[in-house]
Amino acid sequence: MNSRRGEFVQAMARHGLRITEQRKMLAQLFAEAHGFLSAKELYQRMAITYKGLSFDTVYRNIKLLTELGVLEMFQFEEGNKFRIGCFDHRHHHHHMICLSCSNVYPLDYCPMQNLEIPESFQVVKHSFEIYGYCVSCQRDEEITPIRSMLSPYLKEEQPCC
Amino acid sequence: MNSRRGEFVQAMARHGLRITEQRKMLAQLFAEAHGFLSAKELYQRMAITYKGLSFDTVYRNIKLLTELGVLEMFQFEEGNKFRIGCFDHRHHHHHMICLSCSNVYPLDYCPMQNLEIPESFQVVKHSFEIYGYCVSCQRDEEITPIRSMLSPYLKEEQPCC
DNA sequence: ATATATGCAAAGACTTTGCAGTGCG
DNA sequence: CGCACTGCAAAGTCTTTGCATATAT
Repeated sequence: MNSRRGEFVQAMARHGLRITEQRKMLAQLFAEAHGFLSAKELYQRMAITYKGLSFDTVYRNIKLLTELGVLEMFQFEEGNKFRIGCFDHRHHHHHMICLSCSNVYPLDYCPMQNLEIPESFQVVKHSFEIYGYCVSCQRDEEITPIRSMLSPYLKEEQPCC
Repeated sequence: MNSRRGEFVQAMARHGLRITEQRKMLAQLFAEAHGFLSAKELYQRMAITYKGLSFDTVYRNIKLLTELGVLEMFQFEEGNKFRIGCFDHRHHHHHMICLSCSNVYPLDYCPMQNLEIPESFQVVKHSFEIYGYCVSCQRDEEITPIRSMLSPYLKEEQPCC
């Protein structure tokens, strides 16, 4: 997974950002991360190898990288989390998010395609996310009440981007 | 719209809550509100008529009422906002939310209906929201890029619940 | 009467900001 | 070498908590 790290560094360079030690570490962490990372998690992991790291550096960077589109922010109930963005890379799609490992799986289906022209409402954006448990985190306790129908839109169950 | 206030008060009573001055005011504000209200907005409006109101009373109540299902919380980019819940009342549905006035319109369409059984992913919940501008808030500047198709799922454009 | 709700004050979590010094390009 | 980036410290925002008092039932 070192190519992801490289892509991340290149993306930062492309935006004219300086490649500092702290940013290299961010790239490393996001490259090897499977799911989302919170600011706190990032700080804690970076602080292990980098003594004297400050919290605001992490915040400033993830905020900047999110604005540039290198990172993608997601609002969980527990707070904001981040991952490598997958906006431009491929076509428009949505996500299935594992509530346990926070892995993200792509879903090649957009609910907006099935809907008809609204005269009344001027659509700007939309959100569609499915939450549950992926194969490895499957739990017996909670059986899915809604038997939803996803298979044709799932390539194979592999983490997104 | 005083029936909404009455329903709200009754809902609180049904849950065994005491009907205090502060809670009556909350009922009033939510009854006459068109869109979502933030904790701050609630506090400010309540503080006008009720001197000596404390912030934590508002927080404690909206948190409690959200847990009881009387209120519904929504995560906006600007922060959490609340409105009278519309869970049990009617059937499952989704929302179109006006980015300007934060009015909410019901959408009788659920993207989960079109999807097929996933062996792999155990669905627990899902989210689907459309953001834009309602008729009264329509803006010329931003023309909707995606010409989405909503009309058959819109009863008429009237605020939800 | 008594358990619940409130006000006050304080703390806690998360995020942002100003400034002086460091280091990338 | 200059400008962008960092660390430090402080403040700002939103939310929660403990405790004594007030109040709904």
